[in-house]
Amino acid sequence: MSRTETHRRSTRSGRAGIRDVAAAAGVSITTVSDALNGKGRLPDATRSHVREVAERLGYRPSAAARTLRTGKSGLIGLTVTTYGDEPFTFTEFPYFAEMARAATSAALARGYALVILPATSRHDVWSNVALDGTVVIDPSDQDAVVTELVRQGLPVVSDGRPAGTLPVTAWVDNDHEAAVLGLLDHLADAGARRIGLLTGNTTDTYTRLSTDAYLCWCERVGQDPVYESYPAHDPCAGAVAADRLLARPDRPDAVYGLFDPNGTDLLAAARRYGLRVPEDLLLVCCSESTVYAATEPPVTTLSLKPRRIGTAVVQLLIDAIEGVNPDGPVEQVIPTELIVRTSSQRRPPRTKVSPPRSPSGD
Amino acid sequence: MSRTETHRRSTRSGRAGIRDVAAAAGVSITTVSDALNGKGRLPDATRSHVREVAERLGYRPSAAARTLRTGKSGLIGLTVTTYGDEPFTFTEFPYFAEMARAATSAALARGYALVILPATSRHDVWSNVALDGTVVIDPSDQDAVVTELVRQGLPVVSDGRPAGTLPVTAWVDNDHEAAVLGLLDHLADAGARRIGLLTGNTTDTYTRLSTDAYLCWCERVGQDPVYESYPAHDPCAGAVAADRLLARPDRPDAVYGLFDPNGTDLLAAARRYGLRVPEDLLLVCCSESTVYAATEPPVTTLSLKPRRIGTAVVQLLIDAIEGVNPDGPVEQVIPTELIVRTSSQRRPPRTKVSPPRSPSGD
DNA sequence: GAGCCTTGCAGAAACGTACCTGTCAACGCC
DNA sequence: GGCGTTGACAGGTACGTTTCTGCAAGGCTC
Repeated sequence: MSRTETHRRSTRSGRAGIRDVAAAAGVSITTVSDALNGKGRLPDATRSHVREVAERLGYRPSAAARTLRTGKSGLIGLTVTTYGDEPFTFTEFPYFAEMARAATSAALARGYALVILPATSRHDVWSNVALDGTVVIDPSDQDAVVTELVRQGLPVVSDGRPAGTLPVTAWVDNDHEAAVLGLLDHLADAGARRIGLLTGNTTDTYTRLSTDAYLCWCERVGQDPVYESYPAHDPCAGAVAADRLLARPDRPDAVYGLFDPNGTDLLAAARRYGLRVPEDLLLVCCSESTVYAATEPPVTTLSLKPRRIGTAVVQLLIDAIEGVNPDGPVEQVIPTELIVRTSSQRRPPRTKVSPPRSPSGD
Repeated sequence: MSRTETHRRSTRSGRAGIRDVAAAAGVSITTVSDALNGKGRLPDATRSHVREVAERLGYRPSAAARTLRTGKSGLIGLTVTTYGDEPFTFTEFPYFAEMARAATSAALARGYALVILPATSRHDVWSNVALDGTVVIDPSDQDAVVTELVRQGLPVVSDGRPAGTLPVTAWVDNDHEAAVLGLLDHLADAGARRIGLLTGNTTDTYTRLSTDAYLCWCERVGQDPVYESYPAHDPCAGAVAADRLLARPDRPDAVYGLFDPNGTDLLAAARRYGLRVPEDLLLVCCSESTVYAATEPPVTTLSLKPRRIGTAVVQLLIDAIEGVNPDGPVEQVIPTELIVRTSSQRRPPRTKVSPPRSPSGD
């Protein structure tokens, strides 16, 4: 052993390698690998002996070497498309945060970890990490990141149905159209005569589908659409737009806010105009935040169930990575939940003269 | 080339490797590596030729192989200590979310990516990913994760000063004592006679330091401490505790809420008891949420500046990874910011008979 | 006892990169 | 013309695993 030093000692790199364990246990490298990974045909005595020696040496297998050899890293990319300057907005809305949390938990349960990556397609950052697959939240129309990843043969699962011909492996989404229609019906049932919409001017699928559903509903019931949109990346613009909406001559008597902070903004705007909620103004907001349970009054919210979505996305992705035939379809629709609170309920209906959906001029 | 097939063609693994680029460009592997990494002594002609061929083949270097060879993965772990069952709570409070976002951005700017990992010390998940270092949010007293990582020789930087003898490489924190004292003074200046505290019963350093500062302040001004604590992992417990606090016989005329959702809970509780804010009850809450700007009334908040903390933590960690001598100290204190809103201001002070800090029995 | 299967393990070839150590030509210089 | 120098590249090894293949010994059947 003192000859050509063909067996490197652990003194070299500091950390003990599989060779050191093999030498210390008096077995071959193969045996160590098999013993620790539960493979091969080894008697329990050898297996436990090797494990004990490995434990004693504090052996930790090199993730890089394993990844290189097996081609699997156990890492999943997580990306959310952004619109502003900041590379990451995944904390902007509780929706993203909750979804990311659920995804992380689900991945962990199956032995994977999540890597947060920017939505830009800069090779230098994306190719610097060995990914087994990627979760993309709200991919844009011709998402460069998705295209690149798919070209590399990596599975990509998106939160939000892909627009156009985006070649994702699978996707999960809500039925936004049904959610909006149901919610508008709910407001109409509560006595709303003219329902307004507050929305960001982003071009993502969620916004488009929801807005379309609103317009469609308006046409069906014969109401003129009354909505305000604002640049979603500007944190102050929402409050301004809420003000604008309530200042209109054709002021709505009910409003649906498409984005998370719209609820508090609308509440504040209503106070400024002396409008009582829900007596003068019915309110519903799409949000995952719990603050709406404690506002004055509590605000009805539409939950998109980000936890279920995050979990589903990761399950589909890992199934694709591991080649498991998904038992369900690769397109999964998660139901939404309308959490009805005071802001959308009128105890004594103000008017019962006509069914709420009938067009009645003013 | 048809002999022993010693040059594997790219048809093998699907993706083009550095060998394929070398063959296509008619140069050696070394030359390709040098050309792409900007090393070696190569004429610009060769360099650009190699780059062009690599681009044409869609060559992406294998992150796993590079990591194995260089020992650097460009990955940074991110962990937040949790108390409940869920493995991840990083989205629970806007603080964590904002901090994580800032950390991710800062890491990206220096060519690193963040991996979200659980605070459990299960080897199988931690050793499955090659990390260059780790950010730990709120490490516990004898944090097993930190100990293990340091034992492996990895740099660890914590958000929150380490308790006991925890061997972190560096840490970043606020001066919680100064923040609480300043805020209590602010409330006293606004006319508070008896300031209460609402807090979770967690054992982390933030809670302990803040509570200690509160008790210390009480002693200094001669006020009996009046506080309620509740299990922080229970999402409903906060509202109950807020109710309890305002139902006490020695009801405070000002309250500081240590955790993020306390503000809305206290506001709701005050409404239930018919207390006007700020006339009957002054309110301050430690929070990063923007909803407090639009509540009725707007609530004064203490911001811990999570963005600055997240950025600082990552800078310190990457400095340690790259062996840069940090120009600043390895212990960095970030100032807090008190965002004063209506809830802690009394326009016409109700009483001016005695200086606010004087002990006055009842 | 020859063939065959099973058990228990060892050898060695990859995985794809980075980098150290040459080699070879050209060049200037005395 | 010998010699150091420099530019421009090629060869080969190592990073630490996993896993395919091989091989010897023992037990079984006929």
